Amino acid sequence: MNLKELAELLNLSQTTVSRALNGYPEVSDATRKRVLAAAEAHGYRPNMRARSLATGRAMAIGHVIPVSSTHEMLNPVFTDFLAGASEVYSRRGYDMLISTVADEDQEAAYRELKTKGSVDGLIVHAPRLGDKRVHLLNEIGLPFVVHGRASDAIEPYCWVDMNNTHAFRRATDLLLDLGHRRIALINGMEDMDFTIRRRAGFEEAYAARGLSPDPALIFTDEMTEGFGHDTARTCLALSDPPSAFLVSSIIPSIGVRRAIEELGLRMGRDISVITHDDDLSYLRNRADVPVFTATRSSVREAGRRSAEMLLRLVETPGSGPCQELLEADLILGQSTGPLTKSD
Amino acid sequence: MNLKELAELLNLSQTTVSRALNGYPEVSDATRKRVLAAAEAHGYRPNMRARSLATGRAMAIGHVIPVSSTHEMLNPVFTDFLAGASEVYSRRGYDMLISTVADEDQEAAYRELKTKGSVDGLIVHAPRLGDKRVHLLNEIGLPFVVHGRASDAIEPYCWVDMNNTHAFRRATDLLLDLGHRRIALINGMEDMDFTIRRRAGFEEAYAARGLSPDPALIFTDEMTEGFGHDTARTCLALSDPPSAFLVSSIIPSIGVRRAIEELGLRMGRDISVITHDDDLSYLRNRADVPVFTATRSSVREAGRRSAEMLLRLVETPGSGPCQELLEADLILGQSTGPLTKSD
DNA sequence: GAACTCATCCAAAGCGTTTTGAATAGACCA
DNA sequence: TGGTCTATTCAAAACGCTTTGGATGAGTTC
Repeated sequence: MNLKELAELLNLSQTTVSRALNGYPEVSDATRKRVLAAAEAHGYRPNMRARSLATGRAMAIGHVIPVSSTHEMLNPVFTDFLAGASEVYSRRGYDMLISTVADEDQEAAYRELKTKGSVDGLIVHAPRLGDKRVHLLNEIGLPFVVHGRASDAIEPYCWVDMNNTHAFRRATDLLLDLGHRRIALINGMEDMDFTIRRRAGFEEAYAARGLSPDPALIFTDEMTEGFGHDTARTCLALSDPPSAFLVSSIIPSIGVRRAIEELGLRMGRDISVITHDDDLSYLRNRADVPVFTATRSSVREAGRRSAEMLLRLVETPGSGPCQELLEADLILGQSTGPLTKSD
Repeated sequence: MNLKELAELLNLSQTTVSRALNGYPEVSDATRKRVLAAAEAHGYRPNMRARSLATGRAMAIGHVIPVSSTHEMLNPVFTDFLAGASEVYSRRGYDMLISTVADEDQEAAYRELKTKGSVDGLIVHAPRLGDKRVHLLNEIGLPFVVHGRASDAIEPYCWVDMNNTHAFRRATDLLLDLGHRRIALINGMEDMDFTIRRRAGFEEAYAARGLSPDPALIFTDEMTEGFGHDTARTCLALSDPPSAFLVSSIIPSIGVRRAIEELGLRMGRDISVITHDDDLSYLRNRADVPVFTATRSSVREAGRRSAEMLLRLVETPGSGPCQELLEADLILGQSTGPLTKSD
């Protein structure tokens, strides 16, 4: 059932039917009711492709996921972000289009998204140092919101980010307050913007006390459980092991915990751990006293906020570049305790 | 730059330019070269919406994710499935469209996907007992592949599934061989098809030895870390606790391990655990001797297979209903050992 | 040289919407 | 009565592509 058929059925023009359905005022109440009833009865749904072609709006938002051999963006954290964003999209009638793109053909992919016209805007994921996407997208003229920040971008742009620096500053402060001095930082991929900010917060806390962290205890890689485990094992085998770990995600933290327990140690007593906690729905760190002391900030909420900001941008173009900085809570759990002198 | 402009620029008709670009034979080599060069030079990309409208092909595959208040499909397992599928899509020029839909308006959503014409086919996720989607989609006439099986569907349909029953039969056999008799089954949501099959395999193994499992030791819920943990705690506090756990996913297994270790027990020595392992990229259970003894079957691979099957279906309609049953490997890890009599 | 092929190209008709620019008819006013 | 509004409706153009059904002219065949 398409518009033409529906119109013929009603003995009306396509124009009138279209206007009736889309809530335009120049249609009498009587015919509008008649049209709506008929549309409902015959299960008429406008064809999106035709509508898009006519209006120039795709009613879809793109999420481009860079994939490289070394790096896999489709992780559980990303999933929760998507879940949040998709709540907003579906409420507002938008679809979510995901395309994974090899790192090297990023530029072509973005240009294509624009000219192909399959999306009205997009979310930029995982900004890195020297990220060219902000510039590129501004040039292309496709509305976008960055999840995170592209620190070295010159031009203004929209973003939603967590206050990584502050969160990690506070977490480090807590560990230092507890007497820890040798703290290992298990961080994300080296050139990711959030990795850099978290490290900055970590170093800032040391610096504020006239101290400085041991660079040999700073590790960066993709945040898998295995990375957390292996790094912790390595650290704990050192002649001068760290007494605490600060970890960038709950996933490697699970690995850290595993390593600690393998060695017969107890988290919170023998070794302190603070993790960043994205509040993932399948890996919750919630209890009366949570397992991990954590800087918590829901990535799902970040997804919601990003999506809302983007839709605002898409629907009212020219609404200036806006930013949103989310603060993380510092949640006390069972995984931290005072430094126990072993000498 | 659209087709018309490009055609004018070349002093050719739109027809010829279109044919040249799409590789039709009735174009001379000379003009084809000229057209391709000009298209390249001016960065021409056909507008997908217009092309879709003309061809009737959307070049997109839909993934509908049912969401309910009680149940959250967007989990790490699902993410890995998507990662696999999206590899295939992007290689073949398809987009991936994700829409989350409230459980209650499933039917409307599927019908709409068809009439809106935004996808060429779709993947059905998380089939349940009494799932009406197979029937519905057959009626609607949208190509689809089910990830899993809709056991009570009468009509034929395409699916890609793991041999859940066999895998859990084998895992249970192993535990029984090791002397375990009281085995707790920590399973997925009750009405999920895979949950039912896994339970069937579990019971089958008992039955084959003239035994039967304790129904009080069978648990079903959403497979979060917390569920695994809490269930294991409950079990281990019983006066007659299980000596082994069979767990439906690595995520609750991490919780089970946590519970075991909280009690000062050791996995593999005091308590045996076998988990199903979807081989998630961020939660790998791989090492010389993996942490968990597991039935392993890559869900990412399942994603790839499903996507390939669906595209085949979309591109050559009428290619009969096909099925693919993947077998899981039974991988021996550190988490299993013989029953140690405590009396 | 007429008839027929074949290779190459084109104009125009779709695809299913929205939107523009008019047309129609009744109400209202002088 | 004639003229102006206003409310309602419509036919047709537009969106940017693919595809149908010719048209054209050169080459082949008898």
